[in-house]
Amino acid sequence: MSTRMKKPFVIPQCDECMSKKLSVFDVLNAEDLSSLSSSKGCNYYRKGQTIFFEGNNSNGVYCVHKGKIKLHKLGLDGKEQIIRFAKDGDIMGYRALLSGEPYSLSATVLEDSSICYVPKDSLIGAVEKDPKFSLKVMELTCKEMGKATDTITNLAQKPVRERLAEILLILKETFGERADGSIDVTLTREEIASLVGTATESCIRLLSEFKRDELIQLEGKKITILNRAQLMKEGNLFE
Amino acid sequence: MSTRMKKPFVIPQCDECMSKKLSVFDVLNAEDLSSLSSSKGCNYYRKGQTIFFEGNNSNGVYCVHKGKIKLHKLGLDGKEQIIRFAKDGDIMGYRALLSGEPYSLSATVLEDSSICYVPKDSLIGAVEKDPKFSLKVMELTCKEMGKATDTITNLAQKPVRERLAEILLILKETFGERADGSIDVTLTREEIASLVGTATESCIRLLSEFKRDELIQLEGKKITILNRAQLMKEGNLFE
DNA sequence: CCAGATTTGTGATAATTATCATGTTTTATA
DNA sequence: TATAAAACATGATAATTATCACAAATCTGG
Repeated sequence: MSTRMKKPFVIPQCDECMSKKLSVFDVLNAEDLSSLSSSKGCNYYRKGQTIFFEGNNSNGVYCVHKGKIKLHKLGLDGKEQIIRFAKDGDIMGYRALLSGEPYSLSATVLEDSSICYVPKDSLIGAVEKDPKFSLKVMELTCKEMGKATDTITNLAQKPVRERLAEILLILKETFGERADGSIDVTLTREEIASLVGTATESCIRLLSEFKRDELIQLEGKKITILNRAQLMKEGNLFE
Repeated sequence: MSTRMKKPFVIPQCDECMSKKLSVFDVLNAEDLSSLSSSKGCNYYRKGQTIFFEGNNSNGVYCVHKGKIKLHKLGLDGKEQIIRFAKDGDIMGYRALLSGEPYSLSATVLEDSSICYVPKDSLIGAVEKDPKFSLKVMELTCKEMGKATDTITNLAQKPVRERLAEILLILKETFGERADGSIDVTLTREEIASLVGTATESCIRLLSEFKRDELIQLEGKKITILNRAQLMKEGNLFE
């Protein structure tokens, strides 16, 4: 506890994110951005905390200042389905806000994260004031949609082994690597299995196979891709 | 051929669709709508024709005046994956247009259809002029996104039998029923299998089982749901 | 309306994947 | 740091699903 309190938590300014060109808000002009920035709040979430819950109503949008978050929903038997991740600069909860539906996903932080909150009115205000921002948001949602159709195709057509190979590559693509070369995200085998759409045991077995074949290295939850080219073949992926 | 030519094909007016409250364009005011209407074209497509192809660039949006269309993409081994359908009032190709990416899907008509085409500039113009329209488009894309996440969860977690039961119910929901009570769309078993994400033979076998158990009736490609309640149970669906 | 092509249907079999059981290791926390 | 809980791992087995082969039915274009 004390360690958490040592540094007072300072609400980050939006332009900090903007300078990294990470966020959809980067199309806003300085004036609109500062207005947005002043209306926003920011919170620090610890690993395991859930930011918003599936089924609840949305009244704003979350913007990741720093951190890693999984967006997931419940399958019918209470089994978690991970849909996507969010990291620095990504926004979350916009789907619910813009569709007028309740959250279809929950957001749970994978490691301690600072996450800003932009209230609904500010966001709608930005949309109404700046068509460029509207188009940017549409671009974002439509790109997400494209990814979703790819996921659907993979789940419908590819066997588990190929899907796992692809997920490992996607994880590295999404989160990058640590100094030691390992994929810079910590997931349980169960979470990886959810991404792949398979049973945890099957996931573990296949990971062991990939390890045996020296495609990957496993040290606890740390995964390192050793043979990217071969892993792409396993995933039936080309160039 | 002669039958096709008998009636001269008249370009439908947008307000015809609007009066049915079917389309996203219904939030536009009369002036903007008529401007949109005058810039649009319309074509008649026969069963089996493809309106646009995956991978090509988009320069506008298609709006279904009347008809039924499947939106599909190729899996890696050339296997067709059906992602969704479009029918009267639905728009197609907006994802590619708004994301700036090539079409991720192809659109092929399932039965003779008349389909309008709204050029990119008119659509972007409407977005820039009317934030209500922007919000409506965002609402549409975000609702689609919610459906896509449900599909992902189903594919990842439900067995084939449950998925087939659900697809049959969704098809009825989407296309309604004919006078005789059958689902008002004609699909091959292969197309149904693609929706379900299974092999054609497995799909056929399960359909036969559902028929044997008197959940559905099969007459060629005509499918009638006989026991909706039980089919929902088979699909692990509630309410 | 006919011939070829496509689609549907079914059986046999193989491959994939899930489930259950169980022991070990890691992680979290009191 | 001890201890309970969670996660990981692996074997055995069952269930699901895909594949292959082939016949029958249906559709389609000339």
